[in-house]
Amino acid sequence: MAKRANVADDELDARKATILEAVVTEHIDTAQPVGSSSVLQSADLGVSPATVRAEMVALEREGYLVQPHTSAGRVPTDKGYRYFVDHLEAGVVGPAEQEQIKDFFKRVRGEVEDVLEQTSTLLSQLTSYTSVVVNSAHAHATILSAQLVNLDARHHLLVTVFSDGTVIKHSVKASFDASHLEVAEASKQLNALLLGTTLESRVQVPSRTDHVAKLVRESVSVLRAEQPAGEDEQVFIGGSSRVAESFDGVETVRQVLSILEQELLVVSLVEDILDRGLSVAIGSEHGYEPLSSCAVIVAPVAIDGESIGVVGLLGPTRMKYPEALAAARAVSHHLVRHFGGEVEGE
Amino acid sequence: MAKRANVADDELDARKATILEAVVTEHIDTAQPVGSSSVLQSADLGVSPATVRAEMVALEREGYLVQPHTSAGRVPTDKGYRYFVDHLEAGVVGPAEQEQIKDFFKRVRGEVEDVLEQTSTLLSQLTSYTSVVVNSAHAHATILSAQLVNLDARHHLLVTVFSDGTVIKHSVKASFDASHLEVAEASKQLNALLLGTTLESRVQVPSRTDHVAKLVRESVSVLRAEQPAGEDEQVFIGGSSRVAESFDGVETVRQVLSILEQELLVVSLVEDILDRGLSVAIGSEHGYEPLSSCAVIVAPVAIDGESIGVVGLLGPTRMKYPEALAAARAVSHHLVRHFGGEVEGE
DNA sequence: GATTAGCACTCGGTAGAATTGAGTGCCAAT
DNA sequence: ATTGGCACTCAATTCTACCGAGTGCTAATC
Repeated sequence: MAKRANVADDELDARKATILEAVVTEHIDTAQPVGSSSVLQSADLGVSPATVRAEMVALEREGYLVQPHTSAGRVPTDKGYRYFVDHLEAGVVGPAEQEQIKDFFKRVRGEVEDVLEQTSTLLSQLTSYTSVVVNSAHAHATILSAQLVNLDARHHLLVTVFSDGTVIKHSVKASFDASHLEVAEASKQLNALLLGTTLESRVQVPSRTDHVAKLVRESVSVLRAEQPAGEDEQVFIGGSSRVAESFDGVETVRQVLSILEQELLVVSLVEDILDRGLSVAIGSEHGYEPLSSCAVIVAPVAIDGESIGVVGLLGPTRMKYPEALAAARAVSHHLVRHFGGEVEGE
Repeated sequence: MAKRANVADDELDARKATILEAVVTEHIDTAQPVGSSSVLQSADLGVSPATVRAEMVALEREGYLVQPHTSAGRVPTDKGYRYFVDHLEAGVVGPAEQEQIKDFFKRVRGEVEDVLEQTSTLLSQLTSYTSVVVNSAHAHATILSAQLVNLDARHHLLVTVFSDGTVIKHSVKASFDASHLEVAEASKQLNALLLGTTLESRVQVPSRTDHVAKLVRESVSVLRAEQPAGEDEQVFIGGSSRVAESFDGVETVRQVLSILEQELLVVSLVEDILDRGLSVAIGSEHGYEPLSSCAVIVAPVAIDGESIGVVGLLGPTRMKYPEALAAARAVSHHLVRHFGGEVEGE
């Protein structure tokens, strides 16, 4: 609740900070502009409203607050929120939520994808915001198995299993009819060829021109084609209906939803925030104008310093930062335990 | 545009039908209650407003129309819409859309899942409604390959390839440490055991108690566990942001979105409509109250009488039925060609 | 010099009254 | 059976008044 003054270029004196904090908290709570008197109710500075007003004028001049119109209270700007979150003491998740999370991870079963999908729903329920869970690229995962299965004479399926448990399939179309035997042989060679390699490593493909070699070559090239776009991340979005609660303008809702539909965009948004070393991006801080009334919280999911994914939350700029941050972190933490524990220990 | 009178228990005389049709069309267009005069503008019966009013009173008594309040025009009831769609001549998709669809299917590449995902987006763009594409259960698909890959000593991955190109993975956890050789042997046995069977057929599992047999048994049982819930359908939802355009109440939007989040529910909704032999379900016709202001259009995707999926559209009850129906059917048709052609011919 | 009490002022929001007008229902005439 | 005519209804719109939360300013105070 109190804020620590770490030395930075622009730092507010204690009273201004308290006032700003009060305005932010109050506005998050009520969605209404906050006046000098309500500030005094929540934060007991031994001061008169007039003084608070003077301070608020200053805060407005410095860009932390705005007035929707003359004779209204103040509303935080993005900068105001930013100051607020930067000076936030680490929040904690309530005991009930704590319990819910534990319970969830105790009960949850099934494949990674299912777990993440459900995790996303959990996070959304915990916070009542829309949640995003990204399963990061497995670029460094090694190939445990590569198998070519033929569907019919010319259509085959390359099924690749990675060390992180991912399974990927690729259609391989041949320009000739291959016999079962040829496909089986190609499958065997592929497996030998790719075993232990990653998508990044170079492999020596046979240059012969027989059917088997052709199949092998075609398969490898299809597999390689994976790389370019950030296509290999999986995204799970939970509670998109929360968008309708978080924003009032129908048009805003539409825009936000429409962005959530583009998974690639969501991934890059979230990873961009992480890359910039942030845990929250407020309003215009992420580059997407349609999201200018949104805040995005991210928490990396990393095992041994290796990022395996991201969990995120998307809400209005006036979202409940302490709780949401805490929830995201807690869930991220449990994910690490869940998967870290599963792969190494147990 | 004109409606055919097929003999049914309740059938309207020509004039009532024309009036009803005019009201529906007009209201779909304007979202406003329709009065007697606007009816006369769009449908030129050689009659005075008073007569139309009298007819509308009758239509209201029979449950096809309602007045939002005295002294307002009429709005169609679900029954009104129902009559409208039942007497609809098959619509056609515009040439531009026709082109767009053709173009799409010419360009589209990649795995079934990707194609369906994109198809869903296409359909949504074509109609400006939210679209649903369901990839039906592959219960009868035979197993082409089953392979056990070990991740570590106790964790294995059962990768099953079906004749329809589906690949499914299952985690198999053992209570003992298995050697690579044992896993490889189990994999070989599994493949032999399951090859050519379906998820429904019974197989003879070994009753021995050695590691290999245990692995095989465990794997088979994990695979069998698939069956119960309708879990094995895949759902692709496109243009969920359209929901925000289609309904005005924020609460309605939230409810609809919240239903779309539950994929299982969407599947059963859509399949239920199909099972009842309908192509449109209006308002209360499908059992879900939260969707009472929605209409759902469905079109089966079937190859040789065998259903391989469903495409659907979800919009407000006052949706553009002719266009939407036509679009859904056209897309379904192209899907059949696309996959039918790919698997059998070519 | 900072603080504050006091006060005039602004302006969104609400409430009520008046008005409008689209659309009805009914009835007597055709 | 149809229709012109007419009185009536009621949501929506506009206008007015006004309230009150909240401000900014200034002159007095600590």
